[in-house]
Amino acid sequence: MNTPCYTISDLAKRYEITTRTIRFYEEKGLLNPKREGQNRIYSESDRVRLQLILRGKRLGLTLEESRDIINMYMPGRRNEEQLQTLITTIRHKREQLKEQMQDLKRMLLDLDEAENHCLGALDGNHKKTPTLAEEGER
Amino acid sequence: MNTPCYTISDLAKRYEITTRTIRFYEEKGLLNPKREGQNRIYSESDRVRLQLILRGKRLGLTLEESRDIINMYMPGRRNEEQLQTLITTIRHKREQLKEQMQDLKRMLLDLDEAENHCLGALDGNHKKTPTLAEEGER
DNA sequence: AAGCTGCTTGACGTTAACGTCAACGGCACC
DNA sequence: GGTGCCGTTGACGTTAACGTCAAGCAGCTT
Repeated sequence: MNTPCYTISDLAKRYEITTRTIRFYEEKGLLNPKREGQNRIYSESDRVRLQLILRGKRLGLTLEESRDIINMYMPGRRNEEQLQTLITTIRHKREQLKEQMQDLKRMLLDLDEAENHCLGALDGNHKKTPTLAEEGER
Repeated sequence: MNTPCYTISDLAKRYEITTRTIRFYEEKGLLNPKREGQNRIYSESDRVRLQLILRGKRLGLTLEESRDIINMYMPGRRNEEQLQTLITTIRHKREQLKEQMQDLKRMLLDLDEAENHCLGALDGNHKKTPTLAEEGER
């Protein structure tokens, strides 16, 4: 199979970020592309890594968290103990993400409610939509 | 109905943040509690607002975004035009959140895959689990 | 050879979201 | 009436995640 390659500005345009940002991620150890002389040259897997970083950002992860998660995806040679702790880390992260999913669903419900209030107010309808206010914990 | 009240450190303890943080949110216009002499006194609805801010943070929102969203929940008197643009804003935000939900689901799937790789590697099983790598856009 | 374009490495600036520290006010209580 | 304990308002410090120059090299085109 042929493996496509990218320059730094290829990726910058594709993901609508600056080259500075990409180099910054490299500084922080999230990427390390090959070099062609002086210039950076990005492989397909580098591109995927970058994509994962950006997804992490959209979810509010720090770069360090993203780096850790990406390293989970890309195992490399590990011994049994390392694999065990990795699995623990993965499961922990999954729990966090599930809580985040709950937050997201709640916020979507709140938006539904807010929209209904607006719509109700618009056609003078006062069908006593159940009020937000008293939420439980979290 | 009786309305419970809170001091600033009540809320700080409850949500495991510092009082400085709470005052900072006030500076930024996300809260404005009543005063009892010099001291801040938080109502139940202030507490809910704070809770919403923290949920926003967990989802990676900026304080400004949280403030905007909270203002969507708490309508106040508006005219028809304001209500219309508010509805538009709500719907837009909902789309964003749905995209975030997709990101979240994908990351959970990736974690599943990563865990399976680990488990496979642990009992020497090489059942050719489908590789991550080639993701589509986003 | 001159000029343009793209890439490189520094070095310093910036913003959001707080942390930290100082100096003060009011109270309970011993 | 001192001594903690909360609470207050500044003012300044800090960290993450970049932005913004500046200066320079490499290749190509005219």
